[in-house]
Amino acid sequence: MKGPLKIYDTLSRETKVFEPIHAPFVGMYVCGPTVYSNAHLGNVRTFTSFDIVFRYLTHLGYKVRYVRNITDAGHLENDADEGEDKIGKKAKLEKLEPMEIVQRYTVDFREVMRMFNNWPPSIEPTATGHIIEQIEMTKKIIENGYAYESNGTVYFDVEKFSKEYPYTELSGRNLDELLNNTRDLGGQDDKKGRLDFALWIKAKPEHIMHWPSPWGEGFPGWHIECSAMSSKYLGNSFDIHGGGMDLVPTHHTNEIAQNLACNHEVPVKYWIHTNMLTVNGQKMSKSLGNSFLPHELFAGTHPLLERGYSPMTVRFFMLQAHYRSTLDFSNEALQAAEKGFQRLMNAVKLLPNLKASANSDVNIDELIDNVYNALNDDFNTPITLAALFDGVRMINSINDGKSKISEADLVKLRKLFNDIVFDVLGLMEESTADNSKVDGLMKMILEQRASAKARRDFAASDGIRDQLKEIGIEVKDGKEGSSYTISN
RNA sequence: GGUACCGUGGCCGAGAGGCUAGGCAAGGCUCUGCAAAAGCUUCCACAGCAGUUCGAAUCUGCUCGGUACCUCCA
Repeated sequence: MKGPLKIYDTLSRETKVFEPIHAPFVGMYVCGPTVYSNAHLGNVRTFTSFDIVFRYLTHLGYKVRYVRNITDAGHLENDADEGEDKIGKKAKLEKLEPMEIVQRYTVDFREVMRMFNNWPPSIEPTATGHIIEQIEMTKKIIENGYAYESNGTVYFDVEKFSKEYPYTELSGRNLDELLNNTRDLGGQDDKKGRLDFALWIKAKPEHIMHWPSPWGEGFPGWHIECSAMSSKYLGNSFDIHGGGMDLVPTHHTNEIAQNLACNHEVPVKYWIHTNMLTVNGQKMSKSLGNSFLPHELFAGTHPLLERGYSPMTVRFFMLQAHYRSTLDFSNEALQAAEKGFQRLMNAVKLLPNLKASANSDVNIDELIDNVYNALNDDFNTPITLAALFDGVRMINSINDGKSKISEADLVKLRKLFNDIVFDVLGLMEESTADNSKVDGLMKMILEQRASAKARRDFAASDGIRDQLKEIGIEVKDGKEGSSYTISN
């Protein structure tokens, strides 16, 4: 029934059948955030995409070790290997200790991840917690002849490396053109080649964050942290490495180079890259100033938003697009997602109350196949949702007494929705206030209204309905009595 | 400037040589005291031009438009 899982690998540019190196274990590394500011929605999309990967692999029975780092040092303001560490810069600006900055935004990031119902990774290592590993790796790369020290800074020798390995394999760029198009070094640089990047950077006097090393006081380059931490926790060769597409040409290209230069082993079997979230067709990014913070989205306080949207609405919205496509953000699209999400969840709520019949006139097995085939096709969540909406139609139809379902099929249908909607897609019920007291209270009110209706006192019954609607509670009359939903 | 990618109905988005998702919105019908919900139904789109083919949204070429990367970014 369930075909094999296939994953699109950015390096080979092919969709490949997923075969873990050491089944049933799976190692997955995803480049996490640099914690110098709040996580915006574009970041959320990436990590939500990988959350689906993590959840689905787990659902399939794999024992997944998911490592997602926190970059709390070493990330420069630009890639020129000079200038300031992002964390240090922010710390000076806000007159705080660097670790205060790190703490603040790490806490914020985790909180955001939790709100969107992303599972925490198995390991969340920090760059500052792995300085020794990064120094060791740098030493080994120097020993192997692919890096050199120059005035307290260690550079990776791209030219030498590219003679033995395809440096641009991941990005698909032409090496010669890269060499000619990279901007000028500005003269004072110590590197030999213009593509060379820093593994270790000498700290200038004004630098707040620095550590001792064989090359003097300094701090690690950005790319080395992921190489050091991924190989430490997942081995020199592991299954999945992911990140945003914008990391392909530089960060991931350099990561592969570092790993190969250090271990001479191909580090990653499947490279997964997620596409960007756009706003009016433009990439959402901090530098363009068009990024939304999650709390602005929930409260609807951003100028581009007409009103607020809940985390699960946004999650559903993201799942409606494939992770390798750009997704354009708009009020209309979000409103559509909100309605669609409600429709899905309403059907899920009907599931426990459905009555089984002697036989079925709905094809549950086909539905199950459609759902799994979609997920197995490179985590195609839009198709998965489309299939689930076929299920929604079935559920509604059965609920209306227009279709029948056997006991055995009903068990399967409930399991499918439970597994996929909650476990794999990570959607969840968002009840604003319907705890048991409210529920009891509503039951009383609806009974009052029912008796008014029985007396054909429609003025009274409609009055109750209208008043409830005004405070955000919508009453619906069904065959089995009235129900209500609370909206925001 | 170089290199990639993309252009699908009112909107968001799948698909990837013939069977033409899904959600939202809009119209009609059924149900209903009225609503709402639900069900059924209508709306048959693939930037333009040329070509390959029995057949193209899907392949090829060109044109136009857009985006990303090359510089920090998920």
